[in-house]
Amino acid sequence: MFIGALSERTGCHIETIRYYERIKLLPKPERTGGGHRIYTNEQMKRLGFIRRGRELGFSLDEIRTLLRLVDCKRYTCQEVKTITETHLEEVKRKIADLRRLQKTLAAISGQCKGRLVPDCPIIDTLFSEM
Amino acid sequence: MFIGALSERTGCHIETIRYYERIKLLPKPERTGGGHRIYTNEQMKRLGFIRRGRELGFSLDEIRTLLRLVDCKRYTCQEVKTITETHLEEVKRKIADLRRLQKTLAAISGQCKGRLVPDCPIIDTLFSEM
DNA sequence: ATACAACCTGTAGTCACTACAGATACAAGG
DNA sequence: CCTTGTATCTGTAGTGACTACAGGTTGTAT
Repeated sequence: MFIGALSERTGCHIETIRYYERIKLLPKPERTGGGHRIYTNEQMKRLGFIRRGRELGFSLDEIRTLLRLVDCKRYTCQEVKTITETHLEEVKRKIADLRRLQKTLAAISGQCKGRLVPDCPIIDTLFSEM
Repeated sequence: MFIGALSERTGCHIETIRYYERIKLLPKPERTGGGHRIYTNEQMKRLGFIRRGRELGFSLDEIRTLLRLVDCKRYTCQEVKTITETHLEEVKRKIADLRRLQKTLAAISGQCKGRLVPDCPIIDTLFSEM
């Protein structure tokens, strides 16, 4: 399978696949005589792992760690769970941050009547203390 | 006021202040004979505006637009409100995304018993379809 | 006069890609 | 075999919003 086919099957851009190879998340694939990359199903599975990890918001470094555990074949479920839960905590923190943001934005936006005069509570808020 | 004092008073790193100048969010300040930047209260106010905008999650580009409206002194409240509400929508979208993420992570983490065997539902999930 | 902190410029690094330019390879049709 | 056109190649630079550093200069107090 060439890189274009892999890209279509995984939904991962070609440039991104090459990028993952460059940063050693994906192993160097075989090449044709002319230099085109040839991928196996094994490598497609690995790329799928990476993409699904990304969809769950894991950083590439976290994914690298997970893959290393898998590669070593001596990972423990506990190690994996710890990474996941740490990540989950961070997601929760981000949600809390954004909800506070949402409240503030809704509040200042609500104060604003949208009139055509240069006298705006939003600008005022930004210029004064919060 | 030198850059260090400005940094302390606004809680903005020195490098960041110079960065804002470089990208023309802050005007070039006066200098001493030796080349040290000298800031006025006016500029401190402007930096405060930027920082508070950032705390509300506005991009530097959005802040640049807001500042241009302010600088022109012919902004309308409506323009400001539109930028704010667009941003608010994006914040809401991000919250929704993260909550879906949180659910999934909690689910797969919950399935994992954290035992010391190399047979982990989290890894399985990442290797199979979602 | 000296010490030393604060400041200067310029460059490169971060994360996770994305976008290009310019060259080469592959596959199909004639 | 030759042409055409798409796919792929490498390498570099750009994104956003900073951050970090090296190596040099200035301000200020003693």
